[in-house]
Amino acid sequence: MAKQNTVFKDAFNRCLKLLAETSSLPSEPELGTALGVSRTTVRAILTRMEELQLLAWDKRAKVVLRQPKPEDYYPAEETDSLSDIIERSFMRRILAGGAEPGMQINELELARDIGTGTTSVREFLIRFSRFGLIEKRPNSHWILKGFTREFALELTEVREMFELRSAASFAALAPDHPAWADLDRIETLHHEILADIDNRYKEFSELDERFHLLVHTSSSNRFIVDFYDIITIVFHYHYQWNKTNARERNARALEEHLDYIAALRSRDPARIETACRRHLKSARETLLQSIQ
Amino acid sequence: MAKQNTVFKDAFNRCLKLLAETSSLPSEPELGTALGVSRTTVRAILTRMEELQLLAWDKRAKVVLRQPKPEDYYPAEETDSLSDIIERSFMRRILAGGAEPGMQINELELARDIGTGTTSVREFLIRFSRFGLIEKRPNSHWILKGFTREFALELTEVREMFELRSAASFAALAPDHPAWADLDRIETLHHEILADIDNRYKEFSELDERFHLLVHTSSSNRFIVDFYDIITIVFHYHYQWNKTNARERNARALEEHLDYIAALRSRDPARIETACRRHLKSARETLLQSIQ
DNA sequence: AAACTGTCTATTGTGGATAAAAGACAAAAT
DNA sequence: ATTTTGTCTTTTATCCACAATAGACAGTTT
Repeated sequence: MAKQNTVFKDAFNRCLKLLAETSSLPSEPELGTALGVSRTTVRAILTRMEELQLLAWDKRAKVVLRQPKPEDYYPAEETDSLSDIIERSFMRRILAGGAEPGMQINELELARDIGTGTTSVREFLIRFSRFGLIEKRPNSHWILKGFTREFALELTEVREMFELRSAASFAALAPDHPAWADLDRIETLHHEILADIDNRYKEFSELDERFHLLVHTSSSNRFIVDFYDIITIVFHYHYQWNKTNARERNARALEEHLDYIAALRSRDPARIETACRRHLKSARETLLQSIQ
Repeated sequence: MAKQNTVFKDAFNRCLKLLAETSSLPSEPELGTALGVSRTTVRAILTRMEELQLLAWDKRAKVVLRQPKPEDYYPAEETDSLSDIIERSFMRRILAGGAEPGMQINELELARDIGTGTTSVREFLIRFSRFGLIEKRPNSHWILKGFTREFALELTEVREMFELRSAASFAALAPDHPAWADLDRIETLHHEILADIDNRYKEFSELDERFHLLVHTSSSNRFIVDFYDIITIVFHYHYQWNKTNARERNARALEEHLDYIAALRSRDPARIETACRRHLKSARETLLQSIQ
């Protein structure tokens, strides 16, 4: 099959939720904007809803006939884009399955393993190569450089340089800059999670990403912001497969964040640098610990 | 045609030069190593040389029969890899041909223009996207972000951070580290070019790349070294299409380099920082001037 | 007049096919 | 005992085809 209709299926599922909340759906362009898809896909969704007797559709009239049932939804496995599937599958192989540095990566084998064409695997590897974990031998295989101690040290070195600079420029943002409001919301969430840490410590990972991305974004430098993608992917997969002491680690990091946030709000460069350094140091230690 | 045999043609041309210098060629594996290709390609080369009556080949005996003539070589256009062709073609479009920021980039149109398949163009764009000049809309076109003043400022900001740090770590290299010998050779070349600047100023661009790459490499950080690719490609194409005052600019940069090299050799952190900053500042100004 | 729908075209994402190139292995030569 | 060669298999680089998706335009509705 040439292309999976995952965009359609995913948008259809999201549209079912919209449908559950009203008695009639809006115009096609409006739905397209709401779902982030083209009118072509919107019309495919409406057609399908008509088939399922969910909707009476005649030109502008889109009357909801009944509430969606669980079986109306497409299963979650079918809504993942191919590149997500490849990414997960690849990360599992190299992070979870003890892959040795120096190992060869074979496009064809990977594609057969995942059950997909070589083109998609190849494109994934090219995109992924910017993370510095693999390297291409032209006309030949890829080499896995490995999630090693050196990798973590190099990554955190750059991260610290970038974040210190971003934090400094955060303090220089105008008082009415929207980032301050974002910071407020993030701080509130920190307090909420800390108050119920035993049950909610798992929410830290996502909040951590949101906070640091906000700081990096204030650098207004695309290279700094883009670099944060590497941090994100490393920490994302890393947290998934290393859950020792997660509760304590996350509680400590949340406290450090609060200190860091207070420093940002003080706009005092020295205080910001101290708080930022302290947090980055412990983040680095956490990462290094889990590697060996 | 599935794949162009540019590897073969390029290696064949290089092998002709080896052949011109001896009366018999070495073993197949040895030739493979010398040319950086596999034995399969070496054997294709030997076969072709036999056809052209350049070589009498029987197992280990590879006796040179005559000197290569100009018409024995494959034309230079046929030895460029497809990705190089796409890169050049694309860079000409976006740097030379006044491409507006925000412009859409169309894979199919680009492919037709260059006379190649869409897959190769697509892979090029994915690889190229890490340079921050283009951005993908999923399921849709690419957007050209443009070689703008902001781009140059963001690029140089990171460059300066990275180079200052690399220069500092350069001073910390052991006295017998090979980088010091490389630095000597580079310094000598600077003096040679300066002594005959009117004729040789065009050699600066390549020397500049070599010098800064050497400095960046001493950081031992793959992210810092990889980032230098962006600098390289920007300056490479930039110099090609902006030749105003090249002689004066290059002479000045060479002097700055010599000062910078002397500072590195002094191992005095403060002096290194001063020299490095001064040179980076003027490099930034040169780049910015040429943008507007 | 502005927004919406019907219809049609163009482009992207992905699998499959194929020549070029890499590389494995055993037999042969030094 | 290495190294080299002959032969064969596997993988990569590239083109092409086609379904999914985006997007353009004219006619229709409010």
